[in-house]
Amino acid sequence: MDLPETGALAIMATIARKSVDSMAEKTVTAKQQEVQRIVDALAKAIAQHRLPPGMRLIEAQIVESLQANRNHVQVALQRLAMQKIVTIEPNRGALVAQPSAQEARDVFAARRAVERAIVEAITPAIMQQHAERIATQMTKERAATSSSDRRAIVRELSEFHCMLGEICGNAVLHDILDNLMVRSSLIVALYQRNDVPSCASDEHQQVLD
Amino acid sequence: MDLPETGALAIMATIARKSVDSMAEKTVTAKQQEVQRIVDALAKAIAQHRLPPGMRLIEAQIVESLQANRNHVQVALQRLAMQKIVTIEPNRGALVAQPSAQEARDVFAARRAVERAIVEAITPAIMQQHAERIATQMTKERAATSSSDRRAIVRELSEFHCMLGEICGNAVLHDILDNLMVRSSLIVALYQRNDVPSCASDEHQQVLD
DNA sequence: CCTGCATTAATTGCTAGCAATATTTATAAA
DNA sequence: TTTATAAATATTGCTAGCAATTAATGCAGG
Repeated sequence: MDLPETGALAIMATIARKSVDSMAEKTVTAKQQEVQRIVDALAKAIAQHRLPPGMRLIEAQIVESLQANRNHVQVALQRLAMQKIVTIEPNRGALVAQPSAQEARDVFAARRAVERAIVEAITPAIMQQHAERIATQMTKERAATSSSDRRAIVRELSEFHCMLGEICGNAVLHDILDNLMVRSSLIVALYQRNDVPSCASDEHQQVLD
Repeated sequence: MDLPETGALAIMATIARKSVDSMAEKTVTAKQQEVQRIVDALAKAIAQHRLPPGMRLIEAQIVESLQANRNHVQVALQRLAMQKIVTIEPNRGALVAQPSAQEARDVFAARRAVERAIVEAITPAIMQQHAERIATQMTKERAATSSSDRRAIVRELSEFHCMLGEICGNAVLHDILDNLMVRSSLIVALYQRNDVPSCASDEHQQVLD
Protein backbone atom coordinates (compact mmCIF):
# COMPACT_ATOMS: atom_id res chain seq x y z
CA MET A 1 0.00 0.00 0.00
CA ASP A 2 2.50 2.61 1.04
CA LEU A 3 5.28 3.55 -1.29
CA PRO A 4 8.05 1.21 -0.19
CA GLU A 5 11.34 2.79 0.85
CA THR A 6 13.20 0.23 -1.20
CA GLY A 7 11.06 0.65 -4.30
CA ALA A 8 12.13 2.15 -7.57
CA LEU A 9 10.80 5.54 -6.61
CA ALA A 10 12.75 5.65 -3.38
CA ILE A 11 15.90 4.63 -5.18
CA MET A 12 15.36 7.42 -7.63
CA ALA A 13 14.72 9.79 -4.75
CA THR A 14 18.23 9.34 -3.45
CA ILE A 15 19.74 10.55 -6.68
CA ALA A 16 16.96 12.97 -7.46
CA ARG A 17 17.32 16.68 -8.00
CA LYS A 18 18.31 16.22 -11.58
CA SER A 19 15.98 18.67 -13.20
CA VAL A 20 15.68 20.99 -10.23
CA ASP A 21 18.21 23.37 -11.72
CA SER A 22 16.04 24.38 -14.64
CA MET A 23 13.12 25.24 -12.43
CA ALA A 24 10.17 27.50 -12.82
CA GLU A 25 9.76 26.93 -16.53
CA LYS A 26 6.07 27.30 -17.04
CA THR A 27 5.77 25.10 -20.09
CA VAL A 28 2.14 24.23 -20.48
CA THR A 29 1.01 21.35 -22.64
CA ALA A 30 -1.39 21.88 -25.45
CA LYS A 31 -3.32 19.07 -23.83
CA GLN A 32 -3.44 20.92 -20.55
CA GLN A 33 -4.84 23.97 -22.27
CA GLU A 34 -7.38 21.88 -24.09
CA VAL A 35 -8.49 20.19 -20.90
CA GLN A 36 -8.71 23.56 -19.21
CA ARG A 37 -10.89 24.82 -22.03
CA ILE A 38 -13.32 21.97 -21.50
CA VAL A 39 -13.28 22.39 -17.74
CA ASP A 40 -13.97 26.10 -18.05
CA ALA A 41 -16.77 25.60 -20.54
CA LEU A 42 -18.51 23.05 -18.36
CA ALA A 43 -17.95 24.97 -15.14
CA LYS A 44 -19.35 28.09 -16.75
CA ALA A 45 -22.37 26.24 -18.06
CA ILE A 46 -23.00 24.76 -14.64
CA ALA A 47 -22.49 28.08 -12.85
CA GLN A 48 -24.99 29.68 -15.20
CA HIS A 49 -27.54 26.96 -14.51
CA ARG A 50 -27.56 25.83 -18.11
CA LEU A 51 -26.72 22.36 -16.83
CA PRO A 52 -28.92 21.66 -13.81
CA PRO A 53 -27.86 19.54 -10.82
CA GLY A 54 -28.33 15.85 -11.44
CA MET A 55 -28.09 16.11 -15.18
CA ARG A 56 -26.05 13.44 -16.87
CA LEU A 57 -23.05 14.64 -18.82
CA ILE A 58 -22.68 12.25 -21.72
CA GLU A 59 -19.14 12.15 -22.97
CA ALA A 60 -20.13 11.83 -26.61
CA GLN A 61 -22.35 14.91 -26.38
CA ILE A 62 -19.60 16.98 -24.85
CA VAL A 63 -17.21 15.79 -27.52
CA GLU A 64 -19.62 17.01 -30.13
CA SER A 65 -20.57 20.27 -28.44
CA LEU A 66 -17.03 21.35 -27.77
CA GLN A 67 -15.26 19.69 -30.68
CA ALA A 68 -12.94 17.91 -28.31
CA ASN A 69 -11.72 14.35 -28.19
CA ARG A 70 -13.06 11.87 -25.73
CA ASN A 71 -9.83 11.41 -23.87
CA HIS A 72 -9.60 15.08 -22.98
CA VAL A 73 -13.23 15.16 -21.96
CA GLN A 74 -12.65 12.30 -19.56
CA VAL A 75 -9.75 14.10 -17.95
CA ALA A 76 -11.82 17.26 -17.64
CA LEU A 77 -14.65 15.38 -15.97
CA GLN A 78 -12.19 13.82 -13.55
CA ARG A 79 -11.00 17.27 -12.63
CA LEU A 80 -14.50 18.58 -12.12
CA ALA A 81 -15.23 15.53 -10.00
CA MET A 82 -12.35 16.34 -7.72
CA GLN A 83 -13.68 19.84 -7.35
CA LYS A 84 -17.03 18.36 -6.31
CA ILE A 85 -18.70 20.06 -9.23
CA VAL A 86 -19.68 16.77 -10.83
CA THR A 87 -19.96 13.28 -9.44
CA ILE A 88 -18.90 10.16 -11.27
CA GLU A 89 -20.97 7.04 -10.78
CA PRO A 90 -19.91 3.46 -11.47
CA ASN A 91 -20.78 2.78 -15.06
CA ARG A 92 -23.02 5.72 -15.60
CA GLY A 93 -20.47 8.45 -15.99
CA ALA A 94 -20.61 12.03 -14.79
CA LEU A 95 -23.57 13.90 -13.32
CA VAL A 96 -23.73 17.53 -12.34
CA ALA A 97 -23.28 17.39 -8.58
CA GLN A 98 -26.15 17.63 -6.14
CA PRO A 99 -24.57 18.85 -2.93
CA SER A 100 -26.23 17.72 0.28
CA ALA A 101 -27.63 20.20 2.75
CA GLN A 102 -24.63 19.63 4.98
CA GLU A 103 -22.23 20.26 2.14
CA ALA A 104 -24.16 23.40 1.25
CA ARG A 105 -23.68 24.75 4.75
CA ASP A 106 -20.01 23.88 4.69
CA VAL A 107 -19.48 25.52 1.32
CA PHE A 108 -21.06 28.76 2.43
CA ALA A 109 -19.15 28.77 5.70
CA ALA A 110 -15.90 28.15 3.89
CA ARG A 111 -16.69 30.80 1.38
CA ARG A 112 -17.32 33.36 4.08
CA ALA A 113 -13.95 32.56 5.61
CA VAL A 114 -12.13 32.76 2.29
CA GLU A 115 -13.80 35.99 1.29
CA ARG A 116 -12.95 37.52 4.62
CA ALA A 117 -9.31 36.60 4.05
CA ILE A 118 -9.42 38.03 0.55
CA VAL A 119 -10.88 41.31 1.68
CA GLU A 120 -8.26 41.55 4.39
CA ALA A 121 -5.55 40.91 1.83
CA ILE A 122 -6.61 43.86 -0.28
CA THR A 123 -4.44 46.78 0.73
CA PRO A 124 -5.07 50.43 -0.12
CA ALA A 125 -2.25 50.13 -2.65
CA ILE A 126 -4.13 47.37 -4.45
CA MET A 127 -7.32 49.39 -4.34
CA GLN A 128 -5.53 52.28 -5.98
CA GLN A 129 -3.93 50.04 -8.56
CA HIS A 130 -7.25 48.66 -9.72
CA ALA A 131 -9.22 51.80 -9.11
CA GLU A 132 -10.69 52.10 -12.60
CA ARG A 133 -11.73 48.47 -12.76
CA ILE A 134 -13.47 48.72 -9.41
CA ALA A 135 -15.23 51.86 -10.51
CA THR A 136 -16.56 50.35 -13.73
CA GLN A 137 -17.67 47.27 -11.86
CA MET A 138 -19.59 49.34 -9.33
CA THR A 139 -21.36 51.33 -12.03
CA LYS A 140 -22.32 48.15 -13.89
CA GLU A 141 -23.54 46.76 -10.62
CA ARG A 142 -25.68 49.76 -9.84
CA ALA A 143 -27.10 49.71 -13.34
CA ALA A 144 -28.01 46.07 -12.91
CA THR A 145 -29.63 46.47 -9.52
CA SER A 146 -31.72 49.40 -10.67
CA SER A 147 -32.96 47.32 -13.61
CA SER A 148 -35.30 44.42 -13.05
CA ASP A 149 -33.18 41.93 -14.97
CA ARG A 150 -32.64 39.32 -12.32
CA ARG A 151 -30.05 37.52 -14.44
CA ALA A 152 -27.97 40.65 -14.76
CA ILE A 153 -28.21 41.39 -11.06
CA VAL A 154 -26.98 37.96 -10.08
CA ARG A 155 -24.26 38.06 -12.69
CA GLU A 156 -22.88 41.42 -11.62
CA LEU A 157 -23.07 40.74 -7.91
CA SER A 158 -21.23 37.51 -8.57
CA GLU A 159 -18.71 39.27 -10.76
CA PHE A 160 -17.86 41.56 -7.87
CA HIS A 161 -16.78 38.65 -5.70
CA CYS A 162 -14.85 37.21 -8.60
CA MET A 163 -13.06 40.51 -9.11
CA LEU A 164 -11.99 40.66 -5.48
CA GLY A 165 -10.51 37.21 -5.87
CA GLU A 166 -8.54 38.29 -8.90
CA ILE A 167 -7.10 41.51 -7.55
CA CYS A 168 -6.29 40.31 -4.04
CA GLY A 169 -2.90 39.12 -5.22
CA ASN A 170 -3.19 35.67 -3.69
CA ALA A 171 -3.60 33.10 -6.42
CA VAL A 172 -4.28 30.32 -3.95
CA LEU A 173 -7.20 32.08 -2.32
CA HIS A 174 -8.39 33.04 -5.79
CA ASP A 175 -8.47 29.44 -6.94
CA ILE A 176 -10.30 28.34 -3.83
CA LEU A 177 -12.87 31.08 -4.22
CA ASP A 178 -13.51 30.20 -7.86
CA ASN A 179 -14.29 26.65 -6.87
CA LEU A 180 -16.54 27.69 -4.02
CA MET A 181 -18.41 30.13 -6.22
CA VAL A 182 -19.29 27.45 -8.76
CA ARG A 183 -20.42 25.19 -5.96
CA SER A 184 -22.47 28.00 -4.46
CA SER A 185 -24.17 28.48 -7.78
CA LEU A 186 -24.91 24.78 -7.85
CA ILE A 187 -26.45 24.99 -4.42
CA VAL A 188 -28.79 27.84 -5.26
CA ALA A 189 -29.82 25.98 -8.39
CA LEU A 190 -30.64 22.93 -6.32
CA TYR A 191 -32.31 24.50 -3.32
CA GLN A 192 -33.98 27.13 -5.46
CA ARG A 193 -34.35 29.95 -3.02
CA ASN A 194 -35.64 32.78 -5.12
CA ASP A 195 -34.36 35.46 -2.83
CA VAL A 196 -31.55 37.63 -4.08
CA PRO A 197 -28.00 36.82 -3.08
CA SER A 198 -27.40 37.38 0.59
CA CYS A 199 -25.25 40.43 -0.01
CA ALA A 200 -26.63 43.59 -1.48
CA SER A 201 -24.80 46.13 -3.61
CA ASP A 202 -24.67 48.53 -0.68
CA GLU A 203 -22.73 45.92 1.18
CA HIS A 204 -20.21 45.81 -1.62
CA GLN A 205 -19.84 49.57 -1.49
CA GLN A 206 -19.40 49.31 2.25
CA VAL A 207 -16.66 46.72 1.89
CA LEU A 208 -14.66 49.06 -0.29
CA ASP A 209 -14.22 51.49 2.61
CA MET B 1 -15.98 27.88 -27.49
CA ASP B 2 -18.86 28.33 -25.13
CA LEU B 3 -21.41 25.61 -24.76
CA PRO B 4 -24.02 26.61 -27.34
CA GLU B 5 -27.55 27.02 -26.14
CA THR B 6 -28.79 25.03 -29.08
CA GLY B 7 -26.29 22.21 -28.66
CA ALA B 8 -27.07 18.72 -27.61
CA LEU B 9 -26.32 19.48 -23.98
CA ALA B 10 -28.69 22.40 -23.87
CA ILE B 11 -31.42 20.32 -25.45
CA MET B 12 -30.87 17.69 -22.84
CA ALA B 13 -30.98 20.37 -20.18
CA THR B 14 -34.56 21.20 -21.00
CA ILE B 15 -35.71 17.69 -20.32
CA ALA B 16 -33.14 17.03 -17.62
CA ARG B 17 -33.92 16.05 -14.06
CA LYS B 18 -34.31 12.45 -14.97
CA SER B 19 -32.11 10.91 -12.39
CA VAL B 20 -32.55 13.62 -9.81
CA ASP B 21 -35.12 11.56 -7.98
CA SER B 22 -32.70 8.91 -6.85
CA MET B 23 -30.27 11.39 -5.41
CA ALA B 24 -27.61 11.17 -2.76
CA GLU B 25 -26.65 7.60 -3.56
CA LYS B 26 -23.00 7.58 -2.74
CA THR B 27 -22.01 4.83 -5.12
CA VAL B 28 -18.27 5.03 -5.50
CA THR B 29 -16.53 3.33 -8.36
CA ALA B 30 -13.83 0.81 -7.70
CA LYS B 31 -11.80 2.90 -10.08
CA GLN B 32 -12.36 5.99 -7.97
CA GLN B 33 -11.13 4.16 -4.92
CA GLU B 34 -8.12 2.88 -6.79
CA VAL B 35 -7.25 6.34 -8.06
CA GLN B 36 -7.68 7.72 -4.58
CA ARG B 37 -5.33 5.08 -3.25
CA ILE B 38 -2.64 6.18 -5.70
CA VAL B 39 -3.25 9.85 -5.00
CA ASP B 40 -2.99 9.27 -1.26
CA ALA B 41 0.17 7.21 -1.58
CA LEU B 42 1.88 9.83 -3.69
CA ALA B 43 0.66 12.75 -1.61
CA LYS B 44 1.86 11.05 1.52
CA ALA B 45 5.26 10.29 0.01
CA ILE B 46 5.59 13.90 -1.09
CA ALA B 47 4.43 15.28 2.24
CA GLN B 48 7.00 13.11 3.99
CA HIS B 49 9.73 14.38 1.69
CA ARG B 50 10.40 10.95 0.29
CA LEU B 51 9.83 12.41 -3.15
CA PRO B 52 11.67 15.73 -3.31
CA PRO B 53 10.49 18.75 -5.33
CA GLY B 54 11.49 18.56 -8.95
CA MET B 55 11.71 14.80 -9.04
CA ARG B 56 10.25 13.13 -12.08
CA LEU B 57 7.42 10.72 -11.45
CA ILE B 58 7.74 8.04 -14.08
CA GLU B 59 4.45 6.37 -14.74
CA ALA B 60 5.94 2.92 -15.20
CA GLN B 61 7.73 3.14 -11.87
CA ILE B 62 4.58 4.12 -10.05
CA VAL B 63 2.72 1.31 -11.75
CA GLU B 64 5.30 -1.11 -10.42
CA SER B 65 5.63 0.38 -6.95
CA LEU B 66 1.90 0.51 -6.30
CA GLN B 67 0.76 -2.44 -8.40
CA ALA B 68 -1.60 -0.22 -10.29
CA ASN B 69 -2.38 0.09 -13.96
CA ARG B 70 -1.10 2.93 -16.03
CA ASN B 71 -4.48 4.41 -16.77
CA HIS B 72 -5.26 4.92 -13.11
CA VAL B 73 -1.84 6.37 -12.47
CA GLN B 74 -2.39 8.93 -15.19
CA VAL B 75 -5.67 9.99 -13.67
CA ALA B 76 -4.06 10.25 -10.24
CA LEU B 77 -1.29 12.44 -11.60
CA GLN B 78 -3.84 14.66 -13.27
CA ARG B 79 -5.55 15.10 -9.94
CA LEU B 80 -2.35 15.93 -8.15
CA ALA B 81 -1.55 18.39 -10.90
CA MET B 82 -4.79 20.19 -10.30
CA GLN B 83 -3.95 20.40 -6.64
CA LYS B 84 -0.63 21.99 -7.58
CA ILE B 85 1.21 19.15 -5.91
CA VAL B 86 2.79 18.01 -9.15
CA THR B 87 3.30 19.77 -12.46
CA ILE B 88 2.90 18.09 -15.82
CA GLU B 89 5.26 19.13 -18.57
CA PRO B 90 4.77 18.68 -22.32
CA ASN B 91 6.17 15.29 -23.14
CA ARG B 92 8.09 14.76 -19.96
CA GLY B 93 5.28 13.79 -17.67
CA ALA B 94 4.81 14.67 -14.01
CA LEU B 95 7.29 16.29 -11.66
CA VAL B 96 6.89 16.95 -7.98
CA ALA B 97 5.94 20.62 -7.89
CA GLN B 98 8.41 23.36 -7.06
CA PRO B 99 6.28 26.21 -5.81
CA SER B 100 7.61 29.69 -6.46
CA ALA B 101 8.34 32.06 -3.60
CA GLN B 102 5.15 33.95 -4.40
CA GLU B 103 3.10 30.78 -4.32
CA ALA B 104 4.74 29.84 -1.04
CA ARG B 105 3.63 33.11 0.51
CA ASP B 106 0.13 32.68 -0.86
CA VAL B 107 -0.14 29.14 0.44
CA PHE B 108 0.85 30.12 3.94
CA ALA B 109 -1.45 33.11 3.93
CA ALA B 110 -4.35 30.98 2.73
CA ARG B 111 -3.54 28.35 5.28
CA ARG B 112 -3.60 30.86 8.10
CA ALA B 113 -7.02 32.03 6.97
CA VAL B 114 -8.38 28.51 6.65
CA GLU B 115 -7.04 27.41 10.00
CA ARG B 116 -8.51 30.44 11.66
CA ALA B 117 -11.88 29.52 10.20
CA ILE B 118 -11.48 25.95 11.36
CA VAL B 119 -10.62 26.93 14.90
CA GLU B 120 -13.60 29.27 15.00
CA ALA B 121 -15.82 26.45 13.78
CA ILE B 122 -14.87 24.23 16.68
CA THR B 123 -17.50 24.69 19.33
CA PRO B 124 -17.24 23.59 22.97
CA ALA B 125 -19.62 20.76 22.09
CA ILE B 126 -17.18 19.47 19.48
CA MET B 127 -14.33 19.79 21.96
CA GLN B 128 -16.25 17.68 24.42
CA GLN B 129 -17.18 15.13 21.80
CA HIS B 130 -13.58 14.53 20.80
CA ALA B 131 -12.11 15.09 24.24
CA GLU B 132 -10.24 11.80 24.45
CA ARG B 133 -8.74 12.12 20.99
CA ILE B 134 -7.52 15.61 21.74
CA ALA B 135 -6.02 14.45 25.00
CA THR B 136 -4.08 11.57 23.46
CA GLN B 137 -2.87 13.84 20.69
CA MET B 138 -1.60 16.38 23.20
CA THR B 139 0.27 13.76 25.18
CA LYS B 140 1.88 12.35 22.04
CA GLU B 141 2.81 15.85 21.07
CA ARG B 142 4.42 16.61 24.41
CA ALA B 143 6.31 13.33 24.26
CA ALA B 144 7.61 14.21 20.83
CA THR B 145 8.68 17.74 21.70
CA SER B 146 10.54 16.57 24.78
CA SER B 147 12.41 14.04 22.69
CA SER B 148 15.00 15.15 20.17
CA ASP B 149 13.48 13.22 17.28
CA ARG B 150 12.90 16.03 14.84
CA ARG B 151 10.89 13.78 12.55
CA ALA B 152 8.50 12.90 15.33
CA ILE B 153 8.12 16.51 16.36
CA VAL B 154 7.22 17.65 12.89
CA ARG B 155 4.90 14.72 12.43
CA GLU B 156 2.96 15.28 15.62
CA LEU B 157 2.72 19.03 15.27
CA SER B 158 1.41 18.46 11.78
CA GLU B 159 -0.98 15.81 13.01
CA PHE B 160 -2.51 18.33 15.38
CA HIS B 161 -3.51 20.61 12.53
CA CYS B 162 -4.83 17.64 10.61
CA MET B 163 -6.93 16.62 13.59
CA LEU B 164 -8.49 20.06 13.87
CA GLY B 165 -9.47 19.82 10.23
CA GLU B 166 -11.12 16.48 10.79
CA ILE B 167 -13.11 17.33 13.87
CA CYS B 168 -14.23 20.82 12.85
CA GLY B 169 -17.27 19.35 11.13
CA ASN B 170 -16.75 21.21 7.88
CA ALA B 171 -15.65 18.80 5.18
CA VAL B 172 -14.98 21.58 2.72
CA LEU B 173 -12.55 23.38 4.98
CA HIS B 174 -11.02 20.02 5.82
CA ASP B 175 -10.35 19.23 2.17
CA ILE B 176 -8.82 22.63 1.58
CA LEU B 177 -6.59 22.30 4.60
CA ASP B 178 -5.36 18.88 3.54
CA ASN B 179 -4.28 20.28 0.21
CA LEU B 180 -2.58 23.29 1.78
CA MET B 181 -0.75 21.12 4.25
CA VAL B 182 0.81 18.98 1.54
CA ARG B 183 1.81 22.09 -0.34
CA SER B 184 3.28 23.57 2.83
CA SER B 185 5.35 20.45 3.28
CA LEU B 186 6.54 20.82 -0.28
CA ILE B 187 7.56 24.39 0.41
CA VAL B 188 9.61 23.58 3.48
CA ALA B 189 11.28 20.77 1.53
CA LEU B 190 12.19 23.21 -1.22
CA TYR B 191 13.23 26.23 0.83
CA GLN B 192 14.77 24.07 3.50
CA ARG B 193 14.47 26.27 6.51
CA ASN B 194 15.67 24.12 9.34
CA ASP B 195 13.74 25.98 11.97
CA VAL B 196 10.88 24.20 13.64
CA PRO B 197 7.34 24.81 12.44
CA SER B 198 6.19 28.31 13.20
CA CYS B 199 3.78 27.15 15.86
CA ALA B 200 4.96 25.57 19.06
CA SER B 201 3.17 23.02 21.16
CA ASP B 202 2.34 25.65 23.73
CA GLU B 203 0.50 27.49 21.05
CA HIS B 204 -1.60 24.41 20.37
CA GLN B 205 -2.43 24.14 24.04
CA GLN B 206 -3.35 27.79 24.01
CA VAL B 207 -5.66 27.34 21.05
CA LEU B 208 -7.61 24.71 22.92
CA ASP B 209 -8.76 27.27 25.47
C1' DC C 1 39.81 16.20 -21.58
C1' DC C 2 35.94 18.48 -23.12
C1' DT C 3 32.26 19.71 -26.59
C1' DG C 4 28.98 19.00 -30.20
C1' DC C 5 26.42 15.73 -32.96
C1' DA C 6 24.10 11.44 -34.35
C1' DT C 7 22.07 7.33 -32.85
C1' DT C 8 19.62 4.54 -29.59
C1' DA C 9 16.64 3.89 -25.72
C1' DA C 10 12.96 5.34 -22.77
C1' DT C 11 8.73 7.71 -21.92
C1' DT C 12 4.53 9.90 -22.70
C1' DG C 13 0.43 10.80 -25.71
C1' DC C 14 -2.98 9.14 -28.71
C1' DT C 15 -6.31 6.16 -31.11
C1' DA C 16 -9.30 2.53 -32.07
C1' DG C 17 -11.66 -1.32 -30.93
C1' DC C 18 -13.62 -4.49 -27.62
C1' DA C 19 -15.82 -5.75 -23.20
C1' DA C 20 -18.91 -4.67 -19.39
C1' DT C 21 -22.65 -2.25 -17.73
C1' DA C 22 -26.73 0.51 -17.78
C1' DT C 23 -30.81 2.34 -20.14
C1' DT C 24 -34.39 2.17 -23.24
C1' DT C 25 -37.69 -0.08 -26.11
C1' DA C 26 -40.55 -3.74 -27.41
C1' DT C 27 -43.38 -7.62 -26.13
C1' DA C 28 -46.35 -10.51 -23.62
C1' DA C 29 -49.11 -11.75 -19.68
C1' DA C 30 -52.22 -10.58 -15.88
C1' DT D 1 -54.31 -0.74 -18.71
C1' DT D 2 -50.53 -1.99 -16.12
C1' DT D 3 -46.56 -4.74 -14.98
C1' DA D 4 -42.88 -7.83 -15.75
C1' DT D 5 -39.61 -9.76 -18.83
C1' DA D 6 -36.42 -9.85 -22.72
C1' DA D 7 -34.07 -7.92 -26.48
C1' DA D 8 -31.62 -4.03 -28.40
C1' DT D 9 -29.40 0.20 -27.89
C1' DA D 10 -26.34 3.39 -25.81
C1' DT D 11 -22.62 4.52 -22.82
C1' DT D 12 -18.69 4.01 -20.15
C1' DG D 13 -14.33 1.47 -18.98
C1' DC D 14 -10.41 -0.96 -20.39
C1' DT D 15 -6.41 -2.66 -23.09
C1' DA D 16 -2.91 -2.90 -26.37
C1' DG D 17 -0.27 -1.10 -29.76
C1' DC D 18 1.59 2.72 -32.38
C1' DA D 19 3.28 7.53 -32.99
C1' DA D 20 5.75 11.53 -31.24
C1' DT D 21 8.78 13.45 -28.20
C1' DT D 22 12.44 13.61 -25.01
C1' DA D 23 16.51 11.90 -22.53
C1' DA D 24 20.68 9.14 -22.64
C1' DT D 25 24.51 6.98 -24.89
C1' DG D 26 28.37 6.61 -27.88
C1' DC D 27 31.48 8.77 -31.12
C1' DA D 28 34.22 11.95 -33.62
C1' DG D 29 36.69 16.29 -33.63
C1' DG D 30 39.03 19.98 -31.51
